[in-house]
Amino acid sequence: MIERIHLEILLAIETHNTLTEAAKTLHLTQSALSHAIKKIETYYNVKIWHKKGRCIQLNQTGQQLLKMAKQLLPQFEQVEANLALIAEGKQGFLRLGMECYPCYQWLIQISHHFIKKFPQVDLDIKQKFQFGGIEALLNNNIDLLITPDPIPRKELLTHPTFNYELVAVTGKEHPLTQIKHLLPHHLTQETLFTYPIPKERLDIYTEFLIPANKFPKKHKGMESTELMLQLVENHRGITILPEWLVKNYQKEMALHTLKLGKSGIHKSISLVIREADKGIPYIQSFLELAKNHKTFTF
Amino acid sequence: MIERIHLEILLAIETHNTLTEAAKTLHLTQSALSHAIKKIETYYNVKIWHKKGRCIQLNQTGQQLLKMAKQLLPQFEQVEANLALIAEGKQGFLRLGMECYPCYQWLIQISHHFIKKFPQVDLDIKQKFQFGGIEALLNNNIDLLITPDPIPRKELLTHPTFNYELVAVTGKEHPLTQIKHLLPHHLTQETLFTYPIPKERLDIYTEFLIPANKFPKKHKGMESTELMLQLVENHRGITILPEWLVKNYQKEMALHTLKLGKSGIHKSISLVIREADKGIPYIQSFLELAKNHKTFTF
DNA sequence: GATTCAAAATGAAAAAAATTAATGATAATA
DNA sequence: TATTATCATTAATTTTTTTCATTTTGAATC
Repeated sequence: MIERIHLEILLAIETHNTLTEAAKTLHLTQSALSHAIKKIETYYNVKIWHKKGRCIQLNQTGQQLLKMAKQLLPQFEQVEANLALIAEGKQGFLRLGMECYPCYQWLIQISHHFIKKFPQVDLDIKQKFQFGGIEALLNNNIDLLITPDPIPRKELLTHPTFNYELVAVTGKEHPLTQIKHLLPHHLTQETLFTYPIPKERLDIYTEFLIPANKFPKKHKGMESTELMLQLVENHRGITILPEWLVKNYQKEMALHTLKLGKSGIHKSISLVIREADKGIPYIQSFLELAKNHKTFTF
Repeated sequence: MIERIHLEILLAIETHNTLTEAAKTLHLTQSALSHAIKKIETYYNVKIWHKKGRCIQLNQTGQQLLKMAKQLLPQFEQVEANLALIAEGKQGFLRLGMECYPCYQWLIQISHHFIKKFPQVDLDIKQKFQFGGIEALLNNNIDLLITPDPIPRKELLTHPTFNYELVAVTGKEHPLTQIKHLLPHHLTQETLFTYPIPKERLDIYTEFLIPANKFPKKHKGMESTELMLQLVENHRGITILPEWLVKNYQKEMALHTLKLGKSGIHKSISLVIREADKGIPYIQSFLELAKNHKTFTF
């Protein structure tokens, strides 16, 4: 079986032309190299080199092998360099799973810092999971899940990161600005804008509308927070967003917020990782960044 | 140091998920694999996998290594497949060196047969050598030299392949057609066409003109045999070529041949290889083909 | 929560491979 | 022709790898 060392030997022969010299650079002895290649020669029943005067000269076969060596060995070196980087926690990949649509901006900001701190780490953000984020985490499809619904499991670590309140958003001149707080029946004549996710994963349905069995006149899903808020500003409907997110837009847009019910709907976002990954420095670092990045301005 | 076996182990783990199964396919024991990877883990101070229930699961690092394994291992297999082919003499490369301009057509015909017989062999024809064909052969720049001037050396094997006579060629109506054989002084009023090689390597000079100290009125070098003979046919000059080569053109062209001197200039072409290569089947086969291809029609 | 089961990890012993050191052979060099 | 530099081969030694036997682990089942 051809091993890495055989290729190393051929490469060293190319530059030094003698076994003795080649052996020195490989920190082996002349005899060792002679044995190693002899083994290959007898195993495959080929000749690889021959003595030419005081030197070793590769024959055709040797040269073909050399060509392969030049192709393969740098790849080995890269693998090892990678391992060294991993060992100091510098390199790897971090696949973030998002189950919190409105957190996107917040995540982007954290990522910005993270990328700067770990330029060698491949960052990826995934938003669709076949069987939910927790499963994706357990199946190694993602490495870190950002979710409002962490399900405790012993092979997972959950880090509650911040609390926020979901509020209803209307335009400044909207009739609903007159009420103290929103009740389900207020929505029956309204158009509701949300992110495009199933109702059973929208808190406004699960915790507000469905219990009261009241529903909006119309419901429209859309991806863009900006567009959603522009429509709201122009009284084309209302939406439900984290309070901190709306605050950011209120500086420039005519938006009004309303508590959902008398005491409001309070949520919390958790970051979940696998227990097994808790020692990875850049994952620790990401958690740290997230914990400290509670200013939601952008 | 990462070795091939470590990558093999990771690949086997991917498909079998258990060490025990993976060990079977690698013809090793579960313990051996466990030890091998442990060694890498301690050497590089990384974790590669962890137990998950009854199975092994690769972590991020393991997956990165696996990715590399998938890239590297097929290349090893290719190297080995190559060696196997080489062992049965099927694959390799054959770099032909040509020091015999007029033999080109003959060579092309042999090559044609050779390529069919050894589709796996890379054939290349080289015609320029920094220090002559023999040196090129000794320096491993070519593998087989076709030359009229073989220099015997103990690390080389010379195969005389065929003899031929060099003749002067004139047009059918040329005044020189009247003479019995050409003498050096006949050329002093003629234009001589030859292949574009230095005079010291042209037999017409070294064996005919220089000894007599007579020279043609004009000497012009050109690559194309066809063009040369067309010019000769139209009495624009004369040329010197192997008799067998002229015969091929005489069917269609009005050409006349003359002996060079009373007894003619007789040459022989040899194929030279390195002693070390004499066992390579496709080289033997090339020599065989050349020996049997003495019909110079084309 | 104890028990069972299958598989991984571990450690010591055995086997295999690599290394060393010494010797012989060959070719270049003086 | 003697000398030097180099590779090949051999046998003894050391190191590494593999195996065997045992323990530990983690999940599944009772």
